[in-house]
Amino acid sequence: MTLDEAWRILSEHQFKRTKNRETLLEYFAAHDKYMSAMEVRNFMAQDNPGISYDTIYRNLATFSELKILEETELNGERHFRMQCDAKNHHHHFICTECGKTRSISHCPMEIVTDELSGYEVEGHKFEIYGKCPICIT
Amino acid sequence: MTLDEAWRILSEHQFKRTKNRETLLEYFAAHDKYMSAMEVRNFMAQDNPGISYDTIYRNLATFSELKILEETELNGERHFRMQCDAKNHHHHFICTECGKTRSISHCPMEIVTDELSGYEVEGHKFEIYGKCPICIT
DNA sequence: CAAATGAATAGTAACCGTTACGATTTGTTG
DNA sequence: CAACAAATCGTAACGGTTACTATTCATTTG
Repeated sequence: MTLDEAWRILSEHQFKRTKNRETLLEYFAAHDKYMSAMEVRNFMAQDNPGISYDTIYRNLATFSELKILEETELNGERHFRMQCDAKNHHHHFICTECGKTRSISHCPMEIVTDELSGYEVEGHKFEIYGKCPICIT
Repeated sequence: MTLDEAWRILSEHQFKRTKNRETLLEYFAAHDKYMSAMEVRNFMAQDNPGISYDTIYRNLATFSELKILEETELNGERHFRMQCDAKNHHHHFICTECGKTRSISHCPMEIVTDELSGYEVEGHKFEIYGKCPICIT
């Protein structure tokens, strides 16, 4: 997702254009990987040492709800990354070393749903963990 | 997994037979679903009000390492259930209402691995969330 | 363009699941 | 049954997250 798309979504929902949101979105646009809330906070604190936890977590939650960011839980911490491509449902290989991801086009749900008649499926999680080619060496 | 199997594994690894471990294992044997550490603790506190967090978490971790319990993270909390069947790799549908599970035989990794040449795959998570037939009604 | 107003943020403390640790008790082994 | 290591207790600390009030800021409107 581009910065322009993100701002379009935000303004469509009457969210204001603030310095914090600009810095946040630029940070995500420039880092193509999953990052923890704390990583984000540490970065934000560089030019704004007094930034509040409230600001970080509230904006991350907002962006996530608006599908500007993708969210997942790794080792008990929430991690976020810029939405890859809103149009296509997909899954991720996630590098446990650097956090970078690789999209997986195949979705296992197609095969599984008929195994679950009588059940109401609300969601699913399919993630692959390991080392990316760069981190192996 | 039966209680006998669990105790065999424990004694093979020189773990002692304590009252707490007996109560814990009986609880898991009697509840065929994922339960949080707190749920377990609350149950244990019924006949042993002074039971320590240390005891709960240490034993859950031990059981999990020995593959007596299966572990997953739901909504930021660790959940545990008795190991379904140690022999076969499988995945779960998990009811978000009652925690009960249904095994899914199909594993998506078979199809996906050749999409990931150059990557070192260490693990994966595939879980389906929703309502089971009983909780729908 | 200035005042009004509601959103956004700062500063800080509380919360909750989990982990840690010294002191004590318990299970097992010889 | 003595001795020793394992297990537990009681309690405090920890880390990520959430919550709250006062203040600041972005936008709207006269």
